Amino acid sequence: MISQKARYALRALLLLAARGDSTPVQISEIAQKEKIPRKFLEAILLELKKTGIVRSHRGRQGGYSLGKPAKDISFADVLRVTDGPLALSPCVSVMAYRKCDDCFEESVCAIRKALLAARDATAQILESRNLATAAAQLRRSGAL
Amino acid sequence: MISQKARYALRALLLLAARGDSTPVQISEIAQKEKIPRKFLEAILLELKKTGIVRSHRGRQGGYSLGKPAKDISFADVLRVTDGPLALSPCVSVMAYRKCDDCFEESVCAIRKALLAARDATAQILESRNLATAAAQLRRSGAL
DNA sequence: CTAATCCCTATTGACTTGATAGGAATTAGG
DNA sequence: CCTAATTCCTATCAAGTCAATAGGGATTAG
Repeated sequence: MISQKARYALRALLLLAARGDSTPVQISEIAQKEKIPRKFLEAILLELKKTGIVRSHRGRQGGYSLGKPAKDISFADVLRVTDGPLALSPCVSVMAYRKCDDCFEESVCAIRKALLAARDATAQILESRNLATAAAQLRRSGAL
Repeated sequence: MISQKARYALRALLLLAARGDSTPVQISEIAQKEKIPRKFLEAILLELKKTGIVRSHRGRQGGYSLGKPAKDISFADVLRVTDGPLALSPCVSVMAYRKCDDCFEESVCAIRKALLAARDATAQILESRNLATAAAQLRRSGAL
């Protein structure tokens, strides 16, 4: 299951992606429109900023906007920031590989083989879905 | 990431599947061979028993054996017992559906669409891999 | 200069995870 | 029938994670 943090992040980003222009939107506005606790959202956006997913503008009339084109921000990118690796085991993670603590011989592990296939399948989906495709879906559904 | 409990469960089950016969194996033997804390394994096997994945034999000369043919126990079955639903969100879970707490309109949710595709991809893999295919891989690798 | 805004660190309560403890219930074998 | 071996059950624990909150510092438009 993804965390609440991930949900909030995706909702906030989708709101930014849905606005055509790139003028900054304030935390409080996002929080209010998406019903996200203000201070929590603040922390989330800060993290997203560190990885370049959003850009911030400080001071009066400040706020947040996407850090790159919506089509270049995949669901996988966002989930990796909020929830860590997509993989079901560190030993099959591409972005954050680590040997399992008590692994006998990785190349022979039957559990690993299954988890690797699962990771590849999930990553393939979550890397192909991005904020642009998601926003387009919303527009098509008449939700915007 | 899967839990430590899931790892232990899979290892224990794989040990049972690898033995051709269905004579019961004692907790202590599994614990020792797979380096799993004995008491923790006890609790895990008990849970697996409740769902029919393993069968137990009490008293002297007791122990555990698979509750059904190895080919009928998928990785998905095991992970569902130890770690809950495979889905990344309750709203896309087939086995344990639940509406997201703050969902506006499910049919329009762009986040849901992506998570649904991800669930289908993962489930497709984890339901096709089972204890028999895994044990066969081990045999082929010469690990048995 | 000042008010609005993002930035940063710390803290909190509830829950989950991994593990341990102790003993009750059951059963094979003598 | 007795006993030793085994599973079954409940309770407990420490450490970690999650979701949220608090307070104030840094920055900037007007």
